[in-house]
Amino acid sequence: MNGKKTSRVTLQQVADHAGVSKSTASLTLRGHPRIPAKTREKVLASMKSLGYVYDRVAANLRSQSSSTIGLIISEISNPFFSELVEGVQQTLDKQGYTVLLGATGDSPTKQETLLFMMLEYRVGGVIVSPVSGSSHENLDQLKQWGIPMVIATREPLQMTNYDFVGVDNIAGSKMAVEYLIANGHRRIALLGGSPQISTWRDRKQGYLDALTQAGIEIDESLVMEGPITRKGGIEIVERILRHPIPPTAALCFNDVVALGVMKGLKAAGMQPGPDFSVIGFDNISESAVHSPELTTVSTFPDKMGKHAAELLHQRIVGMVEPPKRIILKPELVVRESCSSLRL
Amino acid sequence: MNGKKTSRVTLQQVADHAGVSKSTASLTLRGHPRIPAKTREKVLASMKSLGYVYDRVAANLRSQSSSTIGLIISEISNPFFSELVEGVQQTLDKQGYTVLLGATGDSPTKQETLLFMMLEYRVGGVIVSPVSGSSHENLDQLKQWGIPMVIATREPLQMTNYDFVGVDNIAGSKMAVEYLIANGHRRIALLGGSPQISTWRDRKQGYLDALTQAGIEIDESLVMEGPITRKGGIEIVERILRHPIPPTAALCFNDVVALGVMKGLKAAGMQPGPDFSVIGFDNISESAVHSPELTTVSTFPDKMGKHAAELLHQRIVGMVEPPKRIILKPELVVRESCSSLRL
DNA sequence: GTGAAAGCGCTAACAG
DNA sequence: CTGTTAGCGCTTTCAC
Repeated sequence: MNGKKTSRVTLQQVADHAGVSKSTASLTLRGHPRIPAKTREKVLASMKSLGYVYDRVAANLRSQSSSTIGLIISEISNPFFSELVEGVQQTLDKQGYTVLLGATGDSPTKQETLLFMMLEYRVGGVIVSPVSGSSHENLDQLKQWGIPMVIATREPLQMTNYDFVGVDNIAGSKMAVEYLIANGHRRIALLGGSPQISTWRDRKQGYLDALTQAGIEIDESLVMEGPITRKGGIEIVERILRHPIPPTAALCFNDVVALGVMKGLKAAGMQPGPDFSVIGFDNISESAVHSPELTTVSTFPDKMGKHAAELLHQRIVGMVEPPKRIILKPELVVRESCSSLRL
Repeated sequence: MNGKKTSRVTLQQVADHAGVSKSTASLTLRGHPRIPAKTREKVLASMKSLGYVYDRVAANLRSQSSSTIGLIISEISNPFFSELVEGVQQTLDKQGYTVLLGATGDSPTKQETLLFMMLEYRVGGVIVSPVSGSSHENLDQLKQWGIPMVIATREPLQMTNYDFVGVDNIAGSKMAVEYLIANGHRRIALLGGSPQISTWRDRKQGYLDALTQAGIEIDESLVMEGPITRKGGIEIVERILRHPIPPTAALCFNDVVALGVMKGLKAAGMQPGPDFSVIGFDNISESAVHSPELTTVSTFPDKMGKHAAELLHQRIVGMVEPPKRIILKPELVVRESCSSLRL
């Protein structure tokens, strides 16, 4: 698993070539103010002519610091996460960090392994979107080592002493359901996901709140759990149609499920929108181009990534303040997949 | 940009605690066969009780090796690339490497910066999907330092002395166009992309080959370049419709463009499939669930990632063989977005 | 301002 | 089999 040896130009060689000492060369390298222009140029010239490349690994070791950060998500090819990764990347990049990426595939064991590996790599901090239902033991371990960490998206139970970036899922699903109610729907389903996921619990809460507030009786049989995949969405349609008193609209756990649901509806000869209203969650870029276009709740994964990165940076440079929580305000994006209930 | 100092348990401390020397501890750590079980257990127990964490950075420095590899792509949130990343990740992961991810956003400067940064991090190797139109100078530099590198997806001009993983773009677009021809189409457009991209040139070649072979005269006005985005696809529809003798079908540079084109067609009141056949390229997962489902040419990004990772691994562990080229065979996936030309 | 020396945490020779 | 010694390439006191 290890790479082969490579011989590099060392700082010592640069120093020799420039006729100065290693320390002077080192200071020059990092732009120390007290190095006179003349010396600096000499060193810089030597560096260039020898083809010197800075060895960050050695530097980090010696200075006991780190310029890499770890990013742990569950799946890269899920658009929600890839947009999150992009947000993190772009922000951290500006700040001179490099990111070590890891994907858990939603396996707690894998998450543990990754966390540990990040530790071994001396990362300066970690951004993690915890696997569904992961306890805090796992994460606490990192904290114990003094590694700054910010949790993104999902929040394990009882984890108030971490920085957290998320979205107000309760408000988001509430506004979605309120919109459906305002359009005449009374029997509204909640599709996909499961209670292990913190965001699911919140979204269910918002769903219940909206219904209760509108004086609509809760029918638990309309809350249908299922895998968070397109396939899960497709399959759940059957259950909807088999229901003794079928719903006329649904809020889906996320866009991926919603896209599946729409596909399932079409397969059953129904038209998403006119025949059955569906709302998604996240507003992944695909939602806008799908047909019909998906009505959804924006959760701004890229912004979440950006905020997570900024928070982590602050923590790394030493703010010892209490944990911060950044909760983004979701937005309802109304598109074609919803319509008023025909009476 | 640097992380704060953390104090860790060192191998020395473990050794002291176990009553052995540093070297014995080190050997134990890595499962050296000649360490008796008794000593090993003692050391392992000490490691556990002190909470020792291996410092890969220090180890890599000392052994002049590396267990990280760099992965450079243009954009993470492009499904094609995120699937590629996933393939690389999963494979390299098994082999004990950790990946340093970088996104160029298709900027040559950024690519150069990233390549250089990877160097500074002492990566054991690099997988790169070069920015469109990048010359080889940039990449040659890495090679000069003896860093194994494999090129994925796109291949800069005259780069035969690198490992390369790609797909047979010529064959892919040829089979797509042949399919359209077999369905009665004669005026077939090629939409999106531009000549700087090696894959575009190849796809155009296949397009021309198929037409020529069928005895259809080439009409260069049907080759319409444009940005490789959904928006680019949407906008290109106007140009199609304004054409004096409009095409009846199109091969798009990739699925993203094709999705845009279909959207544009619908906006213009046309039904993709019956009114205008469209074929994409890549077969990103979205293509299968879109409606209408997109006919496309599979290029298997995840497999490309897997092969690239394996190739890189081989090169890192020291095969000094001549550069290998792995060219995957594309597959045409026929779905709803195509139909026979009504005569 | 610049150099000499020490050392980050680990591995690799070489003794014993 | 295990300990001793010497660095990997860099940063960091502390003298000069």
